[in-house]
Amino acid sequence: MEEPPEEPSQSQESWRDHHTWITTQDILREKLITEDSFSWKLSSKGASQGETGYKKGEELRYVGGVDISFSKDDPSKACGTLVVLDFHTLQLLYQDFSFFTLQVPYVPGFLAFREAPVLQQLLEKMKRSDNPFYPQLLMVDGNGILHPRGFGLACHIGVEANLPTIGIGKNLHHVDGLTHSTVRKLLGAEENSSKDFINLVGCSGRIWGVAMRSTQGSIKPIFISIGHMISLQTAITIVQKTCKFRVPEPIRQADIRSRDYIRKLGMNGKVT
DNA sequence: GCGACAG
DNA sequence: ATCTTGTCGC
Repeated sequence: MEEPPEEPSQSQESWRDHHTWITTQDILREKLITEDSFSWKLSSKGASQGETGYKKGEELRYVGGVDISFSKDDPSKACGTLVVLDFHTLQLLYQDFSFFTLQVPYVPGFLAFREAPVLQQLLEKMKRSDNPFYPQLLMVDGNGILHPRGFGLACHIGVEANLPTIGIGKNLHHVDGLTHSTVRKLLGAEENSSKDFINLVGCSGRIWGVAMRSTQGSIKPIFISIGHMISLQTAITIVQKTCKFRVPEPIRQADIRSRDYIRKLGMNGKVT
């Protein structure tokens, strides 16, 4: 018998790890809830600002956003960030950071095993301390069910934290025949020219999410998919209401502040 | 077989 | 993800 040639640089990530990861995703996916499942509600148009008799906590108010940014010097150094914004005013209510060293490589389809642990820790820390701003909904920088096995980062965090989540992708993850050109064709189609979002229908007929022109006149869409305990329709509504720019504010703020945190640590190479 | 592939 | 300043335009 021949010895399988060793790949020194690959010794950390064998196909075995992927198999374990797939099993984990398959198991967690059984707990996924793909419809609205929360106690709050979206305030009805016009009655949102004033106190109209709703009990506190019944309306959506605390929207979280998570992101991770990396040091350009040392790609294994990163900063996980959690922010919470007021759904109506989009003002920052809470922010927390966690600087850490990455142990797991990025492998397409397995982003959660690299990024979910830190983000979950940030959520857990907030919950343990009974912070009144603990998010009622979390927006995640990465996909939900728009994923090879229908279980992206947003689903992963949602299930493990038992929290409603929405996945926001800035690039399309090719799944079920969906490609860059597919989307371009759909967005450019005559009958869709006036719509601000289109369903991402794969070859199988399944709807994986939507591509949305979040800002008027923006060419490059964002990709919205459900994470956990929320319907696509509700997810779309919430994203639209939180978009001042292309990327919804909770994600955008987490991104900006995360970068800023790393920069202020002097991890950007500039020593001037 | 080759290429594609969230962050 | 990260590499990158100014610049053209609403």
